Amino acid sequence: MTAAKPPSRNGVRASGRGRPSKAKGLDLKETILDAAEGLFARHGFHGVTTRQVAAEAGVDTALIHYYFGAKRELFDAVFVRRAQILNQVREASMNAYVAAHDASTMTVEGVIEAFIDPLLRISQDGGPGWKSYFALVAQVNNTPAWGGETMARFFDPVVHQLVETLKIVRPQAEYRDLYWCYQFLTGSMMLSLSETGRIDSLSEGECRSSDLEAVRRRLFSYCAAGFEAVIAKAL
Amino acid sequence: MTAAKPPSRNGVRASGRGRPSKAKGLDLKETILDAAEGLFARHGFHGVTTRQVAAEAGVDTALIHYYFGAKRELFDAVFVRRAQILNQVREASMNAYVAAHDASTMTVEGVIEAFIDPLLRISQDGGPGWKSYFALVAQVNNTPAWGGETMARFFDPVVHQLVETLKIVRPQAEYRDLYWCYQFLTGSMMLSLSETGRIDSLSEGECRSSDLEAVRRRLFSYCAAGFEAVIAKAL
DNA sequence: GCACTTTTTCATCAGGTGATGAAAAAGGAT
DNA sequence: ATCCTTTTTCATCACCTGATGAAAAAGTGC
Repeated sequence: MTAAKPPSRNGVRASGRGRPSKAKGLDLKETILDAAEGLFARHGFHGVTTRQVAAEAGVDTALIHYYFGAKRELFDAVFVRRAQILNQVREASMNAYVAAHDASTMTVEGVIEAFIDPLLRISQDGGPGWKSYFALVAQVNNTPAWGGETMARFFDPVVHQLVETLKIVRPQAEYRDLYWCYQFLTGSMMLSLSETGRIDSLSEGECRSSDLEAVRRRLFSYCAAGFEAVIAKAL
Repeated sequence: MTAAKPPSRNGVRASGRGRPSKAKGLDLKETILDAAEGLFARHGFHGVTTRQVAAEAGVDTALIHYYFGAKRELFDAVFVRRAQILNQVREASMNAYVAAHDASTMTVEGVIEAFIDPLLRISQDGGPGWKSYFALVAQVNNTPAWGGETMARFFDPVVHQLVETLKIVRPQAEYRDLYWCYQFLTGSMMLSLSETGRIDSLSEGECRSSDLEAVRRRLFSYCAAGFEAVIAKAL
């Protein structure tokens, strides 16, 4: 990084002399992120080369390093881009649920739905990039080497919000149990969101991975019943 | 593969003249598989080089190709080694459950326990390699590119056995619902078995990934309640 | 000791990897 | 037009990748 300083990687322009730059560069940046997202989602971090990303995005290899630095920084940029949106949407959804109810009308299933539904919605309606993104997150979630820290860094707050909200509905529940149940929930949810195609062949066509409406009809009540059973058993 | 023919990769000796070979070679083969298993589990297929595997196993790089051929074949060998054991154990466990009950005393939770418990048991008591192996399977399970086919090839039969056994307990349940619930179950189970450490930091020490006893106390009833809720809702 | 097979090592190849520095092109203000 | 900055391309480096052929070593029956 000695040639020409990259555009101050935090997003704020260096503002030397040239104007904020006509967004042509930003478009290209997004194009690179989209290409990287799709490839990383399918093949994982180590299964993708910067040259493949460049080819997919239709840019020169060096441009990737110009904008993002090292390959790992590119990956992080892909990860963080939608994580921020996701956290905003989920936090808003859970806040809205709490605001619309008081403690007597809140249910475990309602809280869980407020937690999961935004993800299903955005995967269905938010554009094609989101499916790749969820596959990516599912992969990171199951990566022992560095997945845990990455997930924690971005998604711990919203999970704590879920747990605290559930504590309102079931004050007698123990944190231990709620965290374990969350782990079960996130395993189911991530696998369903990543649409691996496994259930398609397994069920010989009865179920389709891409049918998130079918997931919605079942996952909320499945998880809610699971939470209730674990909480009840502990008492 | 032109120098000296490798030992007929299916396990049966070519039996030309030399005797079955004093198991020294087989020990080394297992050593390589163990090294590869641990590395693949931590870093994924593309995150590991044959040279790393060789170094970890303390053998020459060429020896890996001599025994296993291409890198991908090594991975498959790692995968298949314990998959066979796993399928035997699980099939036996479910058969034993069915044999010990008749239709009136079988429960959804009992069947699910017969399906999951062998994995928890073997992870706890079967030796250290199993933890790596489950992390590996969890990763493959969440790999869109080729994970689906790999999982199907090895694990479809035992899943069909689970579904058919559940059909005995709940004859009115639809296959659709059972397959979706299985997907939820396997997501929870695989994440718990792979011990990513995420729940440790998330719960600030309240829960430990390695505490499979805690998983056992919760996962069976969680999943069983989920199945029951989904089945009941569909009726 | 000797013929023969299997196992292990050594040296090496052709191609791909992430990354960089320097030059060229494009954009914008005066 | 011209200066200055930002963006994009080009050529290249040092290193690593999976894989292989040939030679050496070890094992085995006679």
